[in-house]
Amino acid sequence: MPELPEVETVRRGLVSLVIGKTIRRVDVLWPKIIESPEVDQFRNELVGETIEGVGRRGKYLIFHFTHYDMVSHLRMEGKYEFFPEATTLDKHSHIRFVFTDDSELIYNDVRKFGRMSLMKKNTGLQYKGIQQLGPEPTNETFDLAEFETRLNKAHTMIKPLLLNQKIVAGLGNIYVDEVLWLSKIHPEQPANTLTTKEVEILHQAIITVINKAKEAGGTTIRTYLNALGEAGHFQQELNVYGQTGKPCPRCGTPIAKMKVAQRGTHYCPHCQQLKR
DNA sequence: AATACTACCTGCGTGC
DNA sequence: TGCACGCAGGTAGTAT
Repeated sequence: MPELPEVETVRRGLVSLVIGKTIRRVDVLWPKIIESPEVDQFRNELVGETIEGVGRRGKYLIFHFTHYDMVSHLRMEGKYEFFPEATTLDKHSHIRFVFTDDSELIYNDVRKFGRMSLMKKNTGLQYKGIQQLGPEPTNETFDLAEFETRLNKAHTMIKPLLLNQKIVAGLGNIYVDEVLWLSKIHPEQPANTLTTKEVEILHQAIITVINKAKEAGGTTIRTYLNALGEAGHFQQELNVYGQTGKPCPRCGTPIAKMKVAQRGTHYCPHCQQLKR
């Protein structure tokens, strides 16, 4: 479930449910999810630790414990589920944090792509994947001039460039399609061929779409019971993603779908034309 | 250095 | 019903 708005929704859910909880035991059922340290050390170091806060950078969650930071990425299908009392694990539950009051936080991930790393306190932001991130897509942090410079230097198609988290953090397959539709830019348009005006529109569209999705609690596509952050309703506001064949809300032309850089890509063939 | 492709996993829908 | 194949909200590693 993870683009920036969904991860932010999960973060808020975690803040409301697990702040102040102290870990009694950690169970690791799929060791590959723990990047570092070694699984036994990961489990042992967390015993007795209290969750003091939960932050986010791009699509990464950062749990702030008494003596550690824990960086967690949900990748494609990772979910956190909170249970007030002891519960049974299902086949896709891979990590279980048991708290001293018998409540549990369970990490569930059908495809097992998610990753967690335990780091020294206050060093979560130094995690390699986080260090490489571009700015958060907000008015305060996302600089237009810098964005334009980066786009002007890139010869690649705009969609894969925006999916690369180094230019701006947080966009994924849904929001890139939505942003490009809003900006009337073809997903395969080479980045360095965009006009100054187009870059400006794109920059603002990124901020606007992410903000609206955050406010909506993200997009919920396939439904999962109990997962944190499943209250999202941005799916009602999608203009192109998953709307193949439906009329473009702007011009009525049927929304088309194609492959761009191996990813399913939705766009309006009339509003978003490839230019040269 | 920038860009392209693939591996990592499982489940679901489609078509034969 | 069985099976092969393509597809799914992401990223890191490898190759060019």
